[in-house]
Amino acid sequence: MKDALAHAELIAVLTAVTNDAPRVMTVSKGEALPSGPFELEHRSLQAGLREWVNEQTGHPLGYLEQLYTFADRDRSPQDRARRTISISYLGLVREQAAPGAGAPGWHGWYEYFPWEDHREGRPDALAPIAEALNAWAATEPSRRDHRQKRIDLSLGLNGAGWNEELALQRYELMYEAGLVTEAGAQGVPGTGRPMFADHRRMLATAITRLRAKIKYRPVVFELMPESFTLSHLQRTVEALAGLALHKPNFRRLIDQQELIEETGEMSSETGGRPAKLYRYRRAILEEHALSSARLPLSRN
Amino acid sequence: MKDALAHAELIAVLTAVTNDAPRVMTVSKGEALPSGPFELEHRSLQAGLREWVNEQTGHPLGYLEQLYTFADRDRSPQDRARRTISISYLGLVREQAAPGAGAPGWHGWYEYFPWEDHREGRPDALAPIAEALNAWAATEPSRRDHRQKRIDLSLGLNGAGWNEELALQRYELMYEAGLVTEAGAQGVPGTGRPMFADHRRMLATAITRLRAKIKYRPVVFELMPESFTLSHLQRTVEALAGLALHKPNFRRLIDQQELIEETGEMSSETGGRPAKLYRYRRAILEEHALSSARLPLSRN
DNA sequence: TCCCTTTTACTCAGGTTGAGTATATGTGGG
DNA sequence: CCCACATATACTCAACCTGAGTAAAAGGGA
Repeated sequence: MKDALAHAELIAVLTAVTNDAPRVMTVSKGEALPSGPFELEHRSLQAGLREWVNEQTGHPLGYLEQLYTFADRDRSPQDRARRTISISYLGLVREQAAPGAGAPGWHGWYEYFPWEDHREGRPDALAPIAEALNAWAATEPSRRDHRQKRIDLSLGLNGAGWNEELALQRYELMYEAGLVTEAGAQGVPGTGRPMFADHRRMLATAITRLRAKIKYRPVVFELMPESFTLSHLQRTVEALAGLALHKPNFRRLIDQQELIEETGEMSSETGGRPAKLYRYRRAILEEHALSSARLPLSRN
Repeated sequence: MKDALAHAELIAVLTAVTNDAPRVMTVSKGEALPSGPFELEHRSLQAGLREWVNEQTGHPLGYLEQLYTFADRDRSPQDRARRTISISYLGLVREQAAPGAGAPGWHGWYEYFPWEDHREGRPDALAPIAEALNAWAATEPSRRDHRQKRIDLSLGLNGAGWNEELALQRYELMYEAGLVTEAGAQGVPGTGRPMFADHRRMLATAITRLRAKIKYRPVVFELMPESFTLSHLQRTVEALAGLALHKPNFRRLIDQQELIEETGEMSSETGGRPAKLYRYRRAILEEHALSSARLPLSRN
């Protein structure tokens, strides 16, 4: 086995939901994800990441999951003499105490992916993107049909429905078509805010992973405060999925699974009938870490 | 960012199914997974792995998916001055032309995990394992309940059903309890054949990932020959899942999804009514790479 | 007091899933 | 030559799940 030394870097996609907006922790004014080197004294990759996130941000880090390991030569502006291996992690952080418009470092997912938020119907950003992609498909007649099918399925065109889990595929498609700034493009309108190197790709990976995961594992609760109302829980899920959910079905599913219990308290925040407060049944944690925790889909 | 150089190594879990037995490609007489260094000239991690698998084994490699990146200090016998980062991949290989009992290098999954094969009911290997785990749970009274719940859920004890997707969790549990040889134990009977370093953990990761994936993405076809019967397809899925499936329901689900089409040929291999031969509808590939491809569960 | 808003509760049709049973069509032995 | 045998294929049925809609309850404010 030949010697093959590489620079190892840990990248964190830390996510929280505040005021029904999913946010990601950033550095450099929102242009990059926080990262740090993997060092010799770290016990494991995960432990290494935990350490310096704790050190640098002080945020208690609940859930942590490995996302992906990248080392593509052509996607980051590194020197060619030495390779960098980037190991990315998805971390979930509890909502901070309502930091107004936005605490320094936290930015909304949908600044970077305006086309991913379908809570109020199809966003306007999708039209110019679809148009640009279609034009790209037409440039190469031999692959045209194949490309067109990918576009239609990814964006939910021509009879295909919108699938919120395809966030990464959509970004990769736009990258391939040269629509995003990271791919060297001019920046087609509506293609969102760019990030350093392939950090936006990692965020897209995180979004896709999380949107898939909330459907079968109770990870949402890592983002919720101690006690919450059912509507609050639903709005948090909707924020992550970028979809509006059917209220009665959401509630039915939640209490079928017996994941939460009433605290006895009530909340009377927004005008209307006061809502019961609930808490996550921590005692049941590992049990549900194994079994499922599905969520209702669609509506809109 | 401090300099943090590490040795980067690519590890492949190559899987094929031959004669209804899922196999993994190994080196060192079945004691290790094939691996190679990640080199400067590789375009990406995936490209690097493809290259040397092709070079060393000559096996055409269809599906390839990143599994996990490890760098645990306490789980591999490395020198402490320099770290090794192991990036593992799951690769699916088409069944080789019936290599009798076993071509050199290929070993059955269930040599390493005898307790994972439930096609003919609960394997005998589970009883001593459950016993040893229960004893381990009892050693620490404070964590006893917690541990017992984990054991029951993982092994399908005390009312919980067997969940084939928990292969990794079961192995990790046994590792934690010190039952497997890799954890420095004597080797409790029925705990399967050990492997070098944490290679068996990677195989367990691959099994878990693949067992989950076949339920919602048509990856099985990467393991099938050009044409096959429905029974053959079912037996392949059963081999991977380690479960017996309900035949009528399996067939119903398969043709509901229109993943395959008749070739027009028939097969009359085993005594009985000849079966129609089918082929996977490649044309539809990307379409189904996106949508779902569920499989029926249970039956025993 | 009445209207508005939000929570909570109930209903219903269609589809999916698990499970069982029956019929077709070959092979090979007597 | 025909009859068991083995497997493939087809059909049925009840329980459950899911999407979708409607109605009643409970506060706040004009």
